[in-house]
Amino acid sequence: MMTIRKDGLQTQKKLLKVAAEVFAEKGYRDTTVAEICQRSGSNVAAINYHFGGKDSLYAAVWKKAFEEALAVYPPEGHLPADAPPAARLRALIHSHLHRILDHGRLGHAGQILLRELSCPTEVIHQVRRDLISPLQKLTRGIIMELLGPQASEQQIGFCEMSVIHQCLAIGFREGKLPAFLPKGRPIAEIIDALADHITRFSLAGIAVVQAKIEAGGNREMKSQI
Amino acid sequence: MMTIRKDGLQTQKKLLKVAAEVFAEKGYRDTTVAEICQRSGSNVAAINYHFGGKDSLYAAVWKKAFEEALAVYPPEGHLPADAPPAARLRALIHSHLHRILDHGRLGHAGQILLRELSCPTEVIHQVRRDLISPLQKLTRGIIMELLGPQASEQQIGFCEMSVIHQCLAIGFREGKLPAFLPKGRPIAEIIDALADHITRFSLAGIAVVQAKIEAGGNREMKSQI
Amino acid sequence: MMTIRKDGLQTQKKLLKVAAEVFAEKGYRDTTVAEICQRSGSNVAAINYHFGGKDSLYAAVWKKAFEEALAVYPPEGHLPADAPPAARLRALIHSHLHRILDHGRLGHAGQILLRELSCPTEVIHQVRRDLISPLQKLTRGIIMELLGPQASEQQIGFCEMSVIHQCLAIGFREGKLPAFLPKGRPIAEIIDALADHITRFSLAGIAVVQAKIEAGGNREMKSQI
Amino acid sequence: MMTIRKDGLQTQKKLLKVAAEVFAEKGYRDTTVAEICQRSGSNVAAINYHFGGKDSLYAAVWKKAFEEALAVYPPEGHLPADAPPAARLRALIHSHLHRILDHGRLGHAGQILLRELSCPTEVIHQVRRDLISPLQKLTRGIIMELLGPQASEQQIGFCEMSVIHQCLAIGFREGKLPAFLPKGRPIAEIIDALADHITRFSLAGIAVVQAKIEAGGNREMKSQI
DNA sequence: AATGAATGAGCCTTCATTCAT
DNA sequence: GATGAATGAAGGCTCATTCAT
Repeated sequence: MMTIRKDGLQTQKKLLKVAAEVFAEKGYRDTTVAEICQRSGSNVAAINYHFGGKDSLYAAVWKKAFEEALAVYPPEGHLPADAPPAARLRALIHSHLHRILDHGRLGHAGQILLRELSCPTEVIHQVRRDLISPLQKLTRGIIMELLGPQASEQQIGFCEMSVIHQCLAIGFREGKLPAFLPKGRPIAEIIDALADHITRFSLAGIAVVQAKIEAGGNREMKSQI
Repeated sequence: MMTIRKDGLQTQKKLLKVAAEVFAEKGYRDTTVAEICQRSGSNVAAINYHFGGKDSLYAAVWKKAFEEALAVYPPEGHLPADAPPAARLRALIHSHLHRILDHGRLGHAGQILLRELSCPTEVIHQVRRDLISPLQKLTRGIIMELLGPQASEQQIGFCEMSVIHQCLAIGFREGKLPAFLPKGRPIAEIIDALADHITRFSLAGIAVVQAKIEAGGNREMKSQI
Repeated sequence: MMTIRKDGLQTQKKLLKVAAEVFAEKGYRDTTVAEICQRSGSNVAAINYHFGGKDSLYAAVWKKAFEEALAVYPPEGHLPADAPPAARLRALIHSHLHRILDHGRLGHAGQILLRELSCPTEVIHQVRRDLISPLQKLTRGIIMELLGPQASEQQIGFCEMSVIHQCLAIGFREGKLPAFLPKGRPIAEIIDALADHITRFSLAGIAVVQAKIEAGGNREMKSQI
Repeated sequence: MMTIRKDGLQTQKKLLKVAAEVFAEKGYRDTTVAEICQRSGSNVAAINYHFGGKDSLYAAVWKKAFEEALAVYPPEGHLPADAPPAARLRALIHSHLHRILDHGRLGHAGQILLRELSCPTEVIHQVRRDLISPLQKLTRGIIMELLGPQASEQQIGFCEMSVIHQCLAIGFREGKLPAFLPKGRPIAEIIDALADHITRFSLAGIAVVQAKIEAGGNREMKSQI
């Protein structure tokens, strides 16, 4: 049977793109290689041929999605490294939200990331460490700056959690935005408003923790460790 | 094979309990009825006999888990309805965390809930609405009290999100607690510490939003709603 | 649990009645004991308890249906044994049709019979012989009378087939009567009309075979046997 | 296990052939895909791959069997359209019988057809209409010619039934020919003899109905139609 | 390089039957 | 006598993967 000999690289790219969509839509387990191939106009064997298997394809999709997300929205925006920590926190949050909500430009990085966080797949554990940890480190650094050198590990950890979780959990409802957000506005505007809120909210939270530290009462649970 | 002919209700309970564990551990898709039955010491057909199928079992597990969680940890603890909103917020957060983290007593309500939020299953959509909405309403009420009557829908929504997401996303990593938390302490103590932090952090965040409202600057994006 | 202790015999009868309905409706294989028991208001184990198994129940249903059919519509009606053969043929045909078409009074003898003829079940082979053979013998006898002593085995067989098949195949369409029959008339009237036609048609057919015999040409295929 | 990678079409054909045999032998419900695949030397998944499921395979088998039957034995044989109706009736009957009895050449068209008529399967209802109706129309046309323009709907219908039922019911006993037929003769010869009988028998039957019409007594049940 | 036919392990479900009560 | 919980064999189907071409 005569078949059109595509570029090979093109097939691979198409596969990767479609796979990102389907994985994001249905999750790893509910996605079938058959569907990906069909939607890509490829053969059922294409995935095994090009990627070696469903697992590897998933890893590839994930890696690519995350890297792209980082490329388009660098963790601290385009701020100079010596910008004030509050500004850098805002940039970080802003970039987080973009990754999670801006599907149009990023494929489905955010959704896949979110899914991974709550339903981790065996295959991805390593990738996860490699890519997420740096981000956490950045956040942590900024928070440490804000809390000052007296902060305990636990206090830093708590604040880090508070900030990151506010960003991550946004994507919970399959990308459907909460009802109280204005419909029909460009996504960038919504992200801006969200980032403003989370930054303001978090800075206040961090400030109150820091105030407590300054007050000298920093001994909570410490004696118990 | 020797089998004890139990009361039937006992088998059903065992099945429900084991199913909760396995579903929480592996998610709906990766859970096999075979494993549940095996771990329960029942026959493969037991699930279909008692529940009608994997789907219905899942729904049953979910419902039970959530109801139990609510029963053991009522949303506002045991506070009187006229307690100050800050105290009620603390109780609410505390109860949330209990539901999510206290596996020992609750089966796996928290994990299952969390999984559902990020990887929703068809079967569960209705239950989801029935059980989660009331909780959101409570949270919302408290936040409205704290922000005052001037607060916009959006401001209320944002604060609600900040609070709830800090609680929900805790359970992300399959129940493994973050490294910075002291190991070996009773879970109740850890939950207390977490609840303290989230409450303090959130009250500060809410306060800063409320301050902004009082300052009269409450016009953000309002014209567009 | 308190249960109403029925007569035992009553349960058995109900079971037999319902089973006849379901078997006739769905056939042996597609009928489940569960459905029969449910429709009978009995326990799943009732069939095994009262009849020993699905097989035996089926046999019992069949036997009863056929016997009832014979009781209500004796093969040759109520004609004296020395009535002219044409009249006895008419009575035979009439009784056949009744058994097959008159569901109201006979349970579903006809449908079950028909099903058995085309989709024979292992269990029933013996019963089949015991009950159907006598009927065939009767038909055969009448036809032999009509054809005269010169008739060959084959000619008798052919005519017998022609007559019986016209009656049996009536029930093909799940009891739905052909469109050309008048709707809304009592079934007895329709059966009368059908019996009239088949009798007239068959007598003519038999006559022409008999004429051929008389003409002396009775050697067809005989040399080949 | 060594497997020959055939053309795919070959496997499909084999599957279709074997399926026809098994379905004819055991009926839809009692046939297992496992058996079909085993007998075909294929994998259990082959049926789903090539046909989509047991249902579709059954439909395919049925369609093919019937079409082949029609192709090999055209309804009116190879008679010119203006042949006398008696000759065309004979050809029609002859072709019917061939379809039902000649397993060797036709797969199992006849048996499957017969089974369908008495134990209709959901899947097949449409196909049934498409393929059987034309045949009935042909038969009807010939009978109308023979009866003349005065014949009532009911008279036509009755005669049609008589003719067709004599042919169809032949196949009742799983293809085992009645005992009175000569054993060991080629099937074609037997079919010829049967066709001769049924034609002669039916022409006589039709003639007597037609005589009744001519005699002017054509009023039976007419007022009720 | 790429295809699509073929595979087999595994899953959920159905169902007649058994058994303790 | 009668129940309903429990069983296990079997069936149809899905799906990632392999293999010959």
